[in-house]
Amino acid sequence: MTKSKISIHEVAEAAGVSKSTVSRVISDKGGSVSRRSVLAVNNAIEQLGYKKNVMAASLRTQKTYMILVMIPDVANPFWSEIARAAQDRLEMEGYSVVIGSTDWHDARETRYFELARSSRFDGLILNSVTDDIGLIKGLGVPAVLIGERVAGQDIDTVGTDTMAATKLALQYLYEAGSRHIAIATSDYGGERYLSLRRRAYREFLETKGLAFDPGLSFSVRLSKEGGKDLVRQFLAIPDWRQRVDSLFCGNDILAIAAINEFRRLGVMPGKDISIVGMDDIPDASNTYPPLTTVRKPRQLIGTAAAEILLSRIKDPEKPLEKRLFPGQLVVRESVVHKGNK
Amino acid sequence: MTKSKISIHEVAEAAGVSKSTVSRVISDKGGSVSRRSVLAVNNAIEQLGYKKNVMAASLRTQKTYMILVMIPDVANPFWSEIARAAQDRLEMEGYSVVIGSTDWHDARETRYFELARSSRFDGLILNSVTDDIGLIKGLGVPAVLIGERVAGQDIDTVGTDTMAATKLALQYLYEAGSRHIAIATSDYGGERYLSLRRRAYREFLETKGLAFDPGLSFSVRLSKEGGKDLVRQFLAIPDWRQRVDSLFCGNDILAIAAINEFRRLGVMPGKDISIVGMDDIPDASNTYPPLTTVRKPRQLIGTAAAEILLSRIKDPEKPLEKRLFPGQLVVRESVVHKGNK
DNA sequence: TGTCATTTTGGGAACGTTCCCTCTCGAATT
DNA sequence: AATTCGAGAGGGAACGTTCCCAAAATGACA
Repeated sequence: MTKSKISIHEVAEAAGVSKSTVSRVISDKGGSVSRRSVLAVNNAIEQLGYKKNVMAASLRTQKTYMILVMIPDVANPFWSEIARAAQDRLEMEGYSVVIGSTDWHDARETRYFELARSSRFDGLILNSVTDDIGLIKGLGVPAVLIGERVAGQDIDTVGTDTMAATKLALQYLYEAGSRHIAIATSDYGGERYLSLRRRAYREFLETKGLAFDPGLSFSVRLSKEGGKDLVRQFLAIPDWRQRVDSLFCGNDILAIAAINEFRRLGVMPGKDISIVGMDDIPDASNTYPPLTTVRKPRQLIGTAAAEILLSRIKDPEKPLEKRLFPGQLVVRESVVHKGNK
Repeated sequence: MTKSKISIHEVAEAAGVSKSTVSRVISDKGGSVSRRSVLAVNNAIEQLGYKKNVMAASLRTQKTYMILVMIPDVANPFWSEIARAAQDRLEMEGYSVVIGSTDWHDARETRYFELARSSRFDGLILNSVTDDIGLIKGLGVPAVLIGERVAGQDIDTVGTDTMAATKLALQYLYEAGSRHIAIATSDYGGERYLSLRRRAYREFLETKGLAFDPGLSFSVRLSKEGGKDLVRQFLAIPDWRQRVDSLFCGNDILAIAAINEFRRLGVMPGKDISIVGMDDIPDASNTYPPLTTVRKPRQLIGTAAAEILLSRIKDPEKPLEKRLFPGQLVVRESVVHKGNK
């Protein structure tokens, strides 16, 4: 059996050279070594089935060539596509990427932080549940954050311009003739400040000279369950057909759940009520009716995160980088057009 | 600045003990050490902000406490939920889990294999694209396979009893009055053997004394695109309304795509045609109409995989384990009931 | 107070690499 | 023919732990 025992020493012996020479051959740093030696070493490696122990190498070099992408929910295409894009880019540079799914659990996040701290990864791309920047910086590992909640902070960041994206959606509803727009989103970060979506909503109403109706502002979790909740609350509005004609949802998961729940209860989205989501996840085109939404450029975000991380690894002292991408309206069929009614 | 330099030595010095004692304290192996020493060491650790270098420890102990879960598509809820279940179980035992997404690419898979081989992980749970068992065993890392394609092979495996699950679906269609059942699935592994779903289909027809019509057997990719393809081919069957009344799809992604495409083309699933899927992914309940399908017990599969891996790590010599779970019919609204017509 | 068992401690080797430094040897230059 | 040079090779320290073993401290008991 070719069991674990083969180290650089055995190879050196078999090839008739020193372990230093073997090291030169296998670590492609290219210290000068003769053709003869290279051949002999490669031969011995083949023969013995030698496999480099990366742990030992990492101990010496402090490089692992592994990157951790830590996201809240791998099952959400929004996150998994960002991860995939980042992975593509990072693998081009010789890094391997693994994904950590926190499932929105603090405990899991902590666990991954612990992992990251112990010098197992050369870098970190993450969307943090807790957003404790101090903690992240304390890890001693180059890190790039995804999402703009922490835009003001002292760390590399890439995300979408959520406020602009929100206004894009609202503007579309407005142009379709809607004047009583409801909003449903989560209130991340407690009451300390309004969520960006909500802030954009307020600003938008003001710009258009529309009144703000607190009864049309829903705070729910951005999940399937949140969608059911939302519809229940929504339909409980007295006289809702008079009072509200459209609904902006904080993300597509929520919007899709709402669409399905509305339909189940006999209210037809795209006909009785307008719904717009945000993200443009793949399922957005599978609903009935298909969901009009604002696409976030997942590909770009992932790639950008990877690139920023790479340059940060190369130069830890380089100036902070923050990149925000615009959203893009994707028109489908979940919005009523009043003009054409 | 508390920069990297703090090792076990510094701690030892600060605590006035030897590095051996420090080691005893931090590696919770519990060699006997006095209360006084424990206190002194913990104090010093706190003071200096010492953080254990796991690489070094791993080098010595050959344990990394990391597990790689390698799956083909992290965006497919089927896989991500298995991963999550496995993660839950493994974390209970002190392991950390990272996910590798191969996206069905051989190159990525190879990359992860390389990673696994270099003793970075204590174990591996995977669904392999290539199913090269020799390769996997050659990694020298305990591994558990997911899926039953390789059931005959020399490696721990857990999966669903796909043939039984398929028959469950077919039986349901049969009971609903369907006598002309089409099947659409992928033909993994070339022509060497029929896919399990297809084999179950043939057996089922035989049992019921139904004729096999090659024109009702579709080979497509189990993806959204595959679904569009499928519907195109399906509707091209001359006189299809006479010739076929139901369609079994190899997985839910395919079935959902087919539902949407059928509806788009004016054929109403659950009314003009029966459709049954397989997996029961979350979106199966979001389609219009909601999809009747056979649920695969993702939770159980993930947990079982984790447990088998754990015991394999503990005892590399223990006998091979293979576990197959039954599927479960989930009735929704995508099947026509001929009796009640 | 001495003996013995038991707990606690420390020194050093080991894990498998990389890296620094020195040394050799043959070729090129003078 | 003597000197210089550079490519190639080897020896050993270092990375930061754990583990083995022997030594020292403690305490129980006679």
